[in-house]
Amino acid sequence: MKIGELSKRTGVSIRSLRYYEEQNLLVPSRHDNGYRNYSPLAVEQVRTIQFYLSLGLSTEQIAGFLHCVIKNKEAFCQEVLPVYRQKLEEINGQIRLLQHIQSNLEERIQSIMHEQQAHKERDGSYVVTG
Amino acid sequence: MKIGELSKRTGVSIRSLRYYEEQNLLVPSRHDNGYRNYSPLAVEQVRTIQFYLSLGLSTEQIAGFLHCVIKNKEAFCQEVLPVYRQKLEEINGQIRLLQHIQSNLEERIQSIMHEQQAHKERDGSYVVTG
DNA sequence: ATAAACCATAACATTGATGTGAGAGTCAAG
DNA sequence: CTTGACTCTCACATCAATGTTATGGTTTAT
Repeated sequence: MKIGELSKRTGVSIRSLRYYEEQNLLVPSRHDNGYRNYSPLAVEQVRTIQFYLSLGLSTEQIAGFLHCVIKNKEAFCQEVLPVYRQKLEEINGQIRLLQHIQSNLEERIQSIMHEQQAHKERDGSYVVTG
Repeated sequence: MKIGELSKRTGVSIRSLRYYEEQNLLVPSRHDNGYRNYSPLAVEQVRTIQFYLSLGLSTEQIAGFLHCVIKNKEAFCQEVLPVYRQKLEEINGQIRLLQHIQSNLEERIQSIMHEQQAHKERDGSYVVTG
């Protein structure tokens, strides 16, 4: 099938499909006229690539084990586990950082609201509640 | 004080200080020779900017309320609270996404290890523990 | 006066997947 | 044969703060 059809079937843009080829994730054969010729299996392979991308893996990381995953069960690709573990560490670090920022922001918000409240009460303004 | 001294006192690179000026976060006066002339207060202002950046706010967002924060207490800058709340929403969304990826990864890792274990047991290989 | 240290502006590089557009070849239907 | 819908490659744009380098003026110390 040609690139347009694969794009429609998977929802992945033509631009991205060409990029996957450039990154050696999905290299189709070519028609005599130079058009890309994707096998029907490509649909599933694109979905696989999208799944790994959604885990935050880079195309380079994916390229490191995709050839194996396509042929075998994921569990028997030695390359996969360390990549997963490294990514998990990374994700955990990012979560910690975001949670740190999160509590900082919550603290600032609380602090502002308390100060505003105190200000109103000092001024004797009406406090509208409920 | 000149830019080099401010850079040393705050630990922020000269490049970044010039960028802050470009973004209207901290605009110093100039000496006759064109050199930037920072007031002593700039040290504290740079620290303030860095704090907001560490919360993940963009220079544009910071520029939106910094003029106010410098003059008043943060609590009385109307612009601050909505920016904080918006950023908090954003952070919460990012945390949720990362946690989703996190459990996905943990699931994949568990699945792989179970499959490998089952494989070993089927093959009667020695299982080295402890 | 000369060298070292400092300052200025300007512009390009980084990151990574994807958008976008130019210029040109191919193919099917009318 | 022409029009429209595909396709090709190449290359620049995006985001955002910061690094880096080039080129040249200024100040300070020797």
